[in-house]
This record gives sequence, C-alpha cells and structure tokens, in this order.
Amino acid sequence: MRRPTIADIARRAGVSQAAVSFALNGRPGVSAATRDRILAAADALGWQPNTAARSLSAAAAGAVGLAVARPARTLGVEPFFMQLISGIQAELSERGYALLLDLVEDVHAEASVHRRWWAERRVDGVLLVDLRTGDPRPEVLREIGMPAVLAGGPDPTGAVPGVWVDDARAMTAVVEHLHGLGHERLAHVSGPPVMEHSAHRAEAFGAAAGPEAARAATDFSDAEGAVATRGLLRRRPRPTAIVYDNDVMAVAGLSAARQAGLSVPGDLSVVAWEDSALCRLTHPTLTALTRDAFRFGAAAAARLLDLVRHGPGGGAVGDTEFELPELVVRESTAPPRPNGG
Amino acid sequence: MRRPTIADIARRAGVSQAAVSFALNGRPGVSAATRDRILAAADALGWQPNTAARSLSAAAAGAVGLAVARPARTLGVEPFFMQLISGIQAELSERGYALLLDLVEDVHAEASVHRRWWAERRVDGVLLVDLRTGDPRPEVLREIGMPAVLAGGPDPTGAVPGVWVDDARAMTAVVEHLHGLGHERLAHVSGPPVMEHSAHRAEAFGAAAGPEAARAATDFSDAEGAVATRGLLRRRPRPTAIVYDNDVMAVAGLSAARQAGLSVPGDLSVVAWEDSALCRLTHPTLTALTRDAFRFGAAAAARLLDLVRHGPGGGAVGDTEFELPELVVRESTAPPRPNGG
DNA sequence: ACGGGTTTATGAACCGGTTCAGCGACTTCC
DNA sequence: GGAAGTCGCTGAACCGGTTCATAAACCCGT
Repeated sequence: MRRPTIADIARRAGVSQAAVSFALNGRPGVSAATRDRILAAADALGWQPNTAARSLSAAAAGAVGLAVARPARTLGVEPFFMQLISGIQAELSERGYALLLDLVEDVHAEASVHRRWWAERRVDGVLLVDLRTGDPRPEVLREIGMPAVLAGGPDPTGAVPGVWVDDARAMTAVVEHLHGLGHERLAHVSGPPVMEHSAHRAEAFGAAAGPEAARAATDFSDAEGAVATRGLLRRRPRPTAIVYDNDVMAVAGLSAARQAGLSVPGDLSVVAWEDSALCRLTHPTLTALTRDAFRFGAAAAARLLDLVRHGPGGGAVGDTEFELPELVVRESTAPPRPNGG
Repeated sequence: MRRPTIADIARRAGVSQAAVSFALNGRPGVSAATRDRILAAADALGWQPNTAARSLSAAAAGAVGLAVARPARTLGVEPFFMQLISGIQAELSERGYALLLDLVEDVHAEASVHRRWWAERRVDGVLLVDLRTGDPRPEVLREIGMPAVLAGGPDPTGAVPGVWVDDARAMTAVVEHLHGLGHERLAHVSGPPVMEHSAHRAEAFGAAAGPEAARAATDFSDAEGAVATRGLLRRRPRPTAIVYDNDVMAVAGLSAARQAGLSVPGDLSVVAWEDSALCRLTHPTLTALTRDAFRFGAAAAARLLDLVRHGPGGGAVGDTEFELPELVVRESTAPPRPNGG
C-alpha cells in the first residue's frame, strides 16, 4: 500500500497541503480546531514525513556523520568507542537526527568522506575524533564550510570547536596518586605522538613526573604495549610504576611484567588511562582513569546540533570543557616495596 | 558558493537537464560526444548528486540501517561488533550506500526504529543481529515489507533471509578437539537461551558432549561468566574443560579458575567461542574459535544490497551459509592431568 | 456602516534530481 | 521516392514536502 503523504492528509481533513504542513510543524497560520483535525487525520493515516522530501526543501539532511580512521582491530577492543557512539546516538535520536557511520583507512580518506557527505547533502555536520598533528580535516571542513565538532579537542588551529577533557590535569592527578603512594620512578607508555591527545598527556606526564621519568611511545596496540613494558623494565634503576595510555596496553603490560618475574602491585604499580570491563577482568584488577564516554559523546553531539541549528553565531562559542576523568583505585597500585630497587 | 546542480551542468554543456541526467547515469539517449561534453562539464563544476533529490524521485534512500539492541557496555568489550560493522561498511561504501547506526534498548525499540526508518524513507533495508526466540522483528519487517537480512540466521520463521554460520558443526569440532586431548568431562557456559544462536550452540554441545555434560547459562557478561565458572568447578566430578560462548566470559572464567586454585591448562582447559586481542592478552593465551567478522559483515551487507536492488525475486534466495569458524589452538587447552579426577 | 488590522487559509513556486512522451533528423529498406 | 524505424535530444510532469504572496474572513473601534 502506498505510504500516506500530506496530500492524503489534506484531502481527509478537507484543507490545503500548505495548511497541513503548517499544522504538522506547529507553525502559526491554522486555527486550533483545524490543527487538531489535521493532526487527527495524520495520526489516523499513520503518516511519517518523507526524509528525502523534507531534506530537499529544507536543505538539511537530518543526519550527522562520524567517520573514524582507526584500524577496526584496535577499535573493537577499546570499549571507549562504543560507549562514545552510544552517547552520540542517544543525543541525536532524541532530537530526531540519524547517525551515519563510516570506518576508513586514514584521516585523508576521512576528509574525502566528509567532502562527499557534504556535497551529497547526506549530513548536516560531522563529529571528529583522534586529532593528529598536521591533521588535514579541520582545514577541509573550514574550506567546505560544514559544521563540525571535535570530540577530544581543542583544535590547535581553531578551525573546529571542540569538546575536550583536561588530560594534563588528569595526568597530574595520576602522578600525584603514585607520588602519594611513595613512588619515585614513574614511567609512561603513550600512544603515537602524532595523536594530539596522546602528545598532550606525554607532555603533562613529563611536567608532573620530572624530565628524567621514562617514556615510551606505541601505536596503542597490545603488542607494542608489551614491547614498551619490557623495555622499561630493563632500565636500571627500574621504574616502580607505569602509566598506560589505554586499557589494552595496561593489560598487555601486566602480562609482560609477570613474565619478567615481577609481581603487580608488589614490584610494579600499573595505571590504565581508560577504564573498561577489561580492567576488572584481570588479576589484579587495574587502577584506571575513568571518564563517562557515553556522556562525553552526548555532549559532543549536543554541541554539534547547536552548531547545525543555530549556526556558528548562536549558542555556545569555542571550546567546551568536559568534566575531569576520575581515578578509580583498584588492586594494581600500591606503595613500592622498600627494597624495590 | 551555491553547490552546482544539473541545471548548471546543462547550461554549461548547452543541453537540457534530461540529457545531463541520462549522461550522468550512463543511460542511452545521448551520443558519445555529448556524453563526454556533459561529463567534462560536471567534472569541471565538481558536481555531486544531491542525495535528497535523488532519493525523492528514485524512492530509494541509498542507505541501509543497523539497529543494535544490546547494552553499550557489552558491545564495547566485544571486538566482534566493530569488525562486523567494519565489514558491512566496506561493502556498502563500495556500492555508494551509507550506513545508519542506532543503538537501542531492546528488540522492541529496534522494531520501532525499523518502522520509523522505513516510514521516513531513510533506509532501503536493514541488517539484523542477535535473533531472539519469539523475536518481534521478522514479523514487523514482513508487515512493512522492508528488505532485511539476518546476520547470524537462519530465521526459524523464514520471514527474513539470513547469512549464517553452522554453529552446530563448529561446536562439534570444539568438542572433538577436547575429546582428542583426552577430556571426558566437558562443560559449556552459554549466553542467554533466548538468543537463537546461543540456544543452537547449547543444543549442539549437548549432542556432541553427551547429555550428562554440565551447562550454565549467562547474560554474556564477565560477571556471570565468573559465577557460572565457580558453579561448574564445584561439581564432583569436576569438569576438566569448559567451552565459553564468548571471549569476555572465557577471560573471566580464567580468573575464576585461578582464584579457585586451579591451573590452566593443567587442571582445566578453556576454549573461547569468539577470538579477539583479549584472547592473546591473557596468560595463558586462549584457544579460541575464530571467524572473520569483517567478511561476515561484508557478506551480510552484500546479500542485503542484492535484495534491495533486485527485490526478493532476483539474486540469491533463502539463507546463505558462511564459512565455518576455525579453531585456533593456543595455550589454554591441553590434555587433562592423569590424576585430575 | 466603514476603514484598518489580524487571523486563517489557499495556490503556486520551489528544492534537485528522474522519467517519459514527443519531435525532428537521419538511416534503412523495398 | 516514400514509408518505417532508429537515434539524439527536449519539455514538462513528478517525487513529497516547505514557503510565500495573496486573498477571504473576521475583529475592533469609531
């Protein structure tokens, strides 16, 4: 059976199509009585707006996009993303927007997806994650003029407003926790320095733990996390605590330490940057920095919709700070052994 | 600057809009020379079709939907989903389709998302995962007539074609592996019996391992996986091998066994149904049943696009079987100790 | 009773593509 | 040489909404 259109509603309610449109969109121009009659007719017919038609005249897609440039392998293991997407989703569907998802190879592919989406009018804006140094995306977005919000900003070029977390302050809190336990030789296993947020954390770690503190950079994978851990544990004097930039590497580091004959937290304390079920599955359970990825996603989505609906002028301007992550202390952090090196 | 439309191309090439449309879509009705001229003009202007306009006249959205009814918590930890989505994506974007994602509470919410998407003409079809017993979705889809494919079928009601994996045969292979090692007392920790695929596996386990083999049902979470493990290990005689329905529970079971003073694989062999980085992060590494979730997703997407483009009549009919999962033997399975009674 | 303002409703244009009937011009065939 | 068919292209309708100029109906005060 053919899907009902506003013409069907108009016929049924005995009014013009224009009146139906006004009534359905809550605009002035129809009396209360007529409005009710129209709404009743629409309801009786089970009418739903045709997105294509609406998009065509409104010049708005009613959807936002998220293109992610990370290997699916990594994405899958980190619960963070799904939580983030879930939060984005919640905010969008509440306001009647849909989410377009694309998983691509790299940021250049992501930029061309953005271009295509915008040219095809598939989306009204996009969310960005994982800003890199020299990232082509902000420039492309400014060039084509598409609304965008960076989840995990701020964007140093200032082209894209961000919803961001103060990683530096969080890192300071982590280091203070370890200092408070009596640790003096800390180490940091970071992600790729090309990732802005990873670089920020590494920098903050250096500032808080001292320039002599050991660091190692990885690609966020469990494999490189293990390699980095083995490297750090060979140092003399040996670090007594390691901070990992994600949960996957922390778990891998745990295994590496055990294989090196070290006990956690007896010989080595471990902190994971992102919390997840993973951190509670291990033995010992991992002390972790937890943030509400769901609400983070929701906040970023809300900011984007603001931008989409009110333009760069209206609503909030510039970057929005999100609440500080909280350190959940579990079994993997303890005071260092007195004889510990 | 205004985005170019076919009218702009027509003007530039000195032809009618209709000719432009024919040329751009590779239809007959224009000479080769004219076609070239039009394509050159389109290229020069950087034209891209407006999705809304195209959808409106073609009565097709150029997108497919995936609504997932699982708590985000669970979703995040299982790499399977991201791999699946990634595979779906790859297939779709190759054919110019977009993916709409929605994360919802339960299958009823999912069914209403399907209704809305279809009514709004947002998608041309949907993919289904996690079929439940008495699932409302196939019936709703048949009612509204929307193309759909079940990833993980087959659908027992026959309303929705499926791309499926022969879980029963895979389970038999797992049991044979354990029997081959000398295990005689096997146990199975399954997901919720209300999940069709989980029920199938449990059934196949019973058939292969014998009716006296121990089973426990869970909600797929690490918590219930640990509880089920403790319960099974209290039995006398104790099982010497446990098969877990996902990787998360297998890891949790590993911890539970260790806490109960048992060594793996010395006292207990462990097999995980789904493979992931998780299985390689633990100590010992986990023997796991691995399937190519990426290609599985791609296969399901391809099947759906077939349905969308050629209708239920054309192309493949009914269910499509996907290749059998492969058992990757790692450290967690070994012959039982002779005294292990 | 009448001018001016407001409320309510309509017809028609418009968004950007697709599609189809129709019309010259050109080829083919007898 | 003329009928029939094919090719290349155009004009206009159409998809299903939104929007705006305009008009009819109504209200008010004088």
